Amino acid sequence: MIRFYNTLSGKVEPFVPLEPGIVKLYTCGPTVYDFSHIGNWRAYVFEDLLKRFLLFSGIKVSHVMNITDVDDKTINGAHAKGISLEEYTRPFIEAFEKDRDTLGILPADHYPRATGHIREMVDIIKLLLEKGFAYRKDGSIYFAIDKFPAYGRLAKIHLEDLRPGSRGDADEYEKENVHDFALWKAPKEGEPVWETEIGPGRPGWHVECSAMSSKYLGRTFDIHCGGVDNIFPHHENEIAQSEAANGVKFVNYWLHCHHLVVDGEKMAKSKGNFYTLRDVLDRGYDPREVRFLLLSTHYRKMLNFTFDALEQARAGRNRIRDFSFDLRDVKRDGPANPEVTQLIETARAGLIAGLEDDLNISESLAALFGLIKSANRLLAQGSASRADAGNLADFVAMIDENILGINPTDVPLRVDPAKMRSTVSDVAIKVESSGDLDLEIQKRIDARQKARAEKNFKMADEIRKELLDSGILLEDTKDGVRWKKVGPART
RNA sequence: GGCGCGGUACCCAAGCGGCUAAGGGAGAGGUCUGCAAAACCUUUAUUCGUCGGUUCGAGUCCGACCCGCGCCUCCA
Repeated sequence: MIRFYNTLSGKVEPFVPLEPGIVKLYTCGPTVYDFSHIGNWRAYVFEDLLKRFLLFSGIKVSHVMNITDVDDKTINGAHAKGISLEEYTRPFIEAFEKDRDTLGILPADHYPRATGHIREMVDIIKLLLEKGFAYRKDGSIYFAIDKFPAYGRLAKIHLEDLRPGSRGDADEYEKENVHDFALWKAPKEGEPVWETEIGPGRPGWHVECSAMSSKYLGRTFDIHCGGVDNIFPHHENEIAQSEAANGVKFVNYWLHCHHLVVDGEKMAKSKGNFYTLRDVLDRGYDPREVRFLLLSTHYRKMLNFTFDALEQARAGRNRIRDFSFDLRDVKRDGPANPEVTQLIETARAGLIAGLEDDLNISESLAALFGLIKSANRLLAQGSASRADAGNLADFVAMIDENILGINPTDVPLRVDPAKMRSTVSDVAIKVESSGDLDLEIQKRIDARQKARAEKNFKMADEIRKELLDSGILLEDTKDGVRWKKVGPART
């Protein structure tokens, strides 16, 4: 039984999809006025975990993520550069897609863009005008929230408790009620304009999600995700628009992930603690280490991003990685040890139990680490055969491919050390290529082995150091030397 | 002011009424090793922000208080 915390009810509830075996999922995507920062990625990684777990549970997922490519920021950005909105947003959309892949996030089925769905938005606005939920004022159209009694239910906000906006409406549009929000904004100097049935102008921010979600997922769908900061007003407004227009419930389950802060403080460019994914990778971290960090704190808990935490994530991921790696060295023949089989089943059950409980990843990881510890013990005392090692490796790989996505078997390293400073996804480990680099490393290892055999430990250590400096760590085992990639030392 | 979140070992982090308080990192000692590394073994919370209360029994429920943080129309 899968259970999720539903913001709407404020409780953990059993999850029951509208249609058995299929989940319709809408997740708030990026506003493409800049590179996504690690806080955005925290949300996307959480959503990826959610989606992967649903898929793993045998449920089909129909996933839609919007791309907001028209709003105040994109308009201002394009205007400042003197280029079109499309020209301005394109590189950020491309960067988003690249970074998403770098982090091992499964792509959604649809990435509808706001600018491509003006017609659908207009349709909703027309409906709202007809039904009396919206009104025109000076060329703009607003949603009248006092016409929608359920307003505030998601955010648990009562209108009378809201502080009147003291800083006023930046756009200087006139509204009947300060809490009303724009569905359609009147044409303005320097802004893109669409000529539509409801008049010229451009869409407000919230309406795109109502329009695009209903187009791709239907008027009522299962899960809507986003960051906690979207609860109010964005998601509250979406509910109002959609339910007022369609007359049916909009979303059954609202899942919101908490913020990521940096060094205990909210990220802000002015504080100098603002990081994009690229900023972090530039420091020499593997994207999957970043993913592991973002993944390993429960989504409803604030995540404090620090480089120390990233180091810890690296170490934790390395433990899984080293375990996978060690399994390759098991040479003993023989039948599978029932004890190992049992350990795997226990771990599987623990992993699933954790995720079923509102994506309690800590419990799941504890189950995985528990398996690693127990299996290592059996391995060390020679009670596990090659068959066991194979089963263990398969299990870890299966869990990683389906759930974690941290790619623990990225070893052996085939990465050009120079590329480790790269800013983009070229950093991603290319596992089965670069035979030349392999050969080069093997030659150095052979040279070191020769030196060791001659008791020339000085030279042996020099070669080891030299390889380490280029990201190759050597380990001497009973069965010979093995090597693996390590991240550059922390700077 | 309204709504909400968090305070568990050196760090991160589960547990949310009942066996000896998961797990990861870091540290210490040991095994292995030419030395490292990895792995294994041992070890690190009579205690869960503080003070009261409920209970046979409380990090776990209730109340008050002290810290830290978020949202209240830019924001994942």
